[in-house]
Amino acid sequence: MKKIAQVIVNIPTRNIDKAFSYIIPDHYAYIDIGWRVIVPFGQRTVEGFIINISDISERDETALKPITDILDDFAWFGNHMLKTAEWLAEYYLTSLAESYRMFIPGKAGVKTQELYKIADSVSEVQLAELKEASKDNDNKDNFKIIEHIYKKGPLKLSELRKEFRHTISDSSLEDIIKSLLRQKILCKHSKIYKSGLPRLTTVYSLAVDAATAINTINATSKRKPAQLRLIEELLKYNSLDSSQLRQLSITLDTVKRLVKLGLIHTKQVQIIRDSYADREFSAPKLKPTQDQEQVLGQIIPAILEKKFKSFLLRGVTGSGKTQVYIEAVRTARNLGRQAIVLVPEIALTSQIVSRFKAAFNNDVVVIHSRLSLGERYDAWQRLRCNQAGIVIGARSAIFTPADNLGLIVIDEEHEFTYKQEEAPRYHAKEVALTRAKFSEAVVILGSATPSVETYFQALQGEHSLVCLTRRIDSVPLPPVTVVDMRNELAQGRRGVISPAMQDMLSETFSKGEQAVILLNRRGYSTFIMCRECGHVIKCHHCDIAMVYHAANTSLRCHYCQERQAIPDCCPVCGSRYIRYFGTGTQKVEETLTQLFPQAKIARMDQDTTSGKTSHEKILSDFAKGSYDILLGTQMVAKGHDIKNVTAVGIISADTALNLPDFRAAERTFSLITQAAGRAGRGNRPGKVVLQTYNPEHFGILSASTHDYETFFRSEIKLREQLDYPPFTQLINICVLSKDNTEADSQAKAIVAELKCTLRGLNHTSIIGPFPAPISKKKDVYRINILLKTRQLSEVRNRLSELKLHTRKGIIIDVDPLNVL
DNA sequence: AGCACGCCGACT
DNA sequence: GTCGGCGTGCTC
Repeated sequence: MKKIAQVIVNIPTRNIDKAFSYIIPDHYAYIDIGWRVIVPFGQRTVEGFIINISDISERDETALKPITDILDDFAWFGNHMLKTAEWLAEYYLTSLAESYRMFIPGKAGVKTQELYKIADSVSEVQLAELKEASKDNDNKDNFKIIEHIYKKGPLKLSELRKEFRHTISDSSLEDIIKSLLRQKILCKHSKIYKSGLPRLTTVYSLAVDAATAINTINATSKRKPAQLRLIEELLKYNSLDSSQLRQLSITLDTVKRLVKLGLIHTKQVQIIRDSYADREFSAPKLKPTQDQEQVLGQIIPAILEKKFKSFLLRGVTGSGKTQVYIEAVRTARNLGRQAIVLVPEIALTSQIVSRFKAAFNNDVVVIHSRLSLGERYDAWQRLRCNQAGIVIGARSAIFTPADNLGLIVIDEEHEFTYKQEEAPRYHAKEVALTRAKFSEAVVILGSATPSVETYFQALQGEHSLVCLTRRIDSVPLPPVTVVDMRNELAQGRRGVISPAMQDMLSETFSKGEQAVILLNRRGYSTFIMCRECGHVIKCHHCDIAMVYHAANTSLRCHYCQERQAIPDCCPVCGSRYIRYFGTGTQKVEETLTQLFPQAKIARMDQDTTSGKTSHEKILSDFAKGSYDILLGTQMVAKGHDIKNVTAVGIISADTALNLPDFRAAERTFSLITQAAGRAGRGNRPGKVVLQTYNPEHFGILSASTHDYETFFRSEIKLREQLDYPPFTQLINICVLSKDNTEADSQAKAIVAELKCTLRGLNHTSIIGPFPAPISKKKDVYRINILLKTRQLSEVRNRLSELKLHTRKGIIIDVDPLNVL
């Protein structure tokens, strides 16, 4: 009896949001839920994922198309992966295809190639007629193309372009092809092939024993030195692949002759593509400290139990959270279960990677954005087939197809990079918790400064709270000196670097130690303003001030990368008094060079880290002592553990404090704490100087005393008063349009719809519409509508019925992290 | 997303 | 009268 498969077609569109039914043909009767298949869809052939199987009815037999092919020879999606994908689509209001697709490498498992061929209906006679017609006609080109395709068979557009590049222009070639398609002389023929297939290589080995082989070769009349040498090498190495043969300078021809004689076996073996495989990793193997043992004493039994449980591991900076992760992972691996370790950004956390590689060698697979599709496919396949058991990667690694998941670690749980800012707008922590529930795994959320939401959940008992309160070897946290920049100004000191910070730096250098300086702004000056009329120079395409970059003396927009020349006078009032305001990393670099001419400065921000490994290069050079100062944006505050860093300077702690975002205080607190935590991780005490215009702000105060608890208590009160998360949940609906008034009217219409749909729901409010804080980005106007609710699932259900997410020009962000 | 179907303006 | 614009709707 034939079966019907419910298939999600992998097409990147928001308005198909359901499964389609296909007949499973007899020769694929064995395929099941979770398999990736190829199906006909409209005129095309696309990839699909089977999410259900049911019995056939008589009506189906004729109405449905059959599955054409399969992509793998196993079910790609395990059961809990399917459930997680389903949850993802529902929770974040995205299409099913978009959601399931997260679990495959790349966007699609198949690629299509459009070829042009002569339509089947065109006969020889017709061709002859066309040839005749082209003689006295001025469209000779048409026939030239037809003739060429007739001779060569189906061709790609690019091949046709190449052939006629001297005689027919590209645009007229396309026009001719269009018209031939219309006349049904040509037709499209799409070739579909699977992408991301395993790469195979042929391996050769002896098929008979050595004596037989040598005798057989010698039995032929002539001397065969090359063949004999091949046998010799095969005896030595057992088997050889083509690259080894090349190294031994044995030609493929020699091998083929022996294969023909039946003396050598060939075998296809998969090779793992990994351009990073031969990098060396070294890290000390450490024994857990007493504190770590105590924490592990709570985590390990949970892992052994093979039941879902989540932990919040709050450990001060430098307390050795990584060691806890390693031991927890070891426990899961000993049970034969797999582990996913998420880090905020793989480039900034090479130290964690080294530690894991040193502890687990090839059992670790590192996923990062630089991997090619093939490499990613192989990495995932190794986990899929249980050849490796540990994956380390940034947020998307949460979708690794590990079927036997026992542990998920999220390091620096509070980091905003765990939220994806494009569809599906998921938060890796939510996905991790859901995935872990479905697969009965343990989750460890680690941070020195947990997000307010997570800590609140832990206090409510949703996560078990475990703490590391002391740094390794009980090194004290560095004392923080707060410099009130208003006082500095009052005393006539207008420099970017206060005397206190200057003193700290010179003392540090005199001892041969290193400093990290954090400034949350790149560029030279952050904005340019006319002193007479107050006009600020903004980007033409975005509603944001242009930033002056000294390197190429131009103004740049940090949102769309557009450049502008620096005007001589104000474009509004014509005044020549225009001034640069604010301070960026470039300006600080300049100031530091003046103050400390002998100091070597490494600047690390988006402008200096464009290359692939430039992050790591700068960090490792700094760690080696090639620089005295590491100056940069927030990326200098994270992850690294360099013993010789004893001083940390925070130039302006409040830049993030004044953003129109209810999480501004939290961001500021955690950034300062993380930055301060870079100081004094070795055996020498550290020191921090913090410059601010808001020294009395509770976020700054508690950060300066490394006091998370106090910060949390103040912040949670504010959140409760203002009814913000974690007391409510938010959904942001952003209306996009190139036309401002259109965006406005659409937003108003949506608010009206929402009011109607959400009528009668308690603890639910609609805020807005209001222009997004950055109201224009790349020429697109953005208007926000914010929903605040204590009944997220009900609101989500009703939104889902409205089908808002299938409309174009609307972005729905569930649990948004910023509404900028 | 593609691609067909379908309804209105500018041309041989 | 036709060709061709792209607005709407469907794809098992």
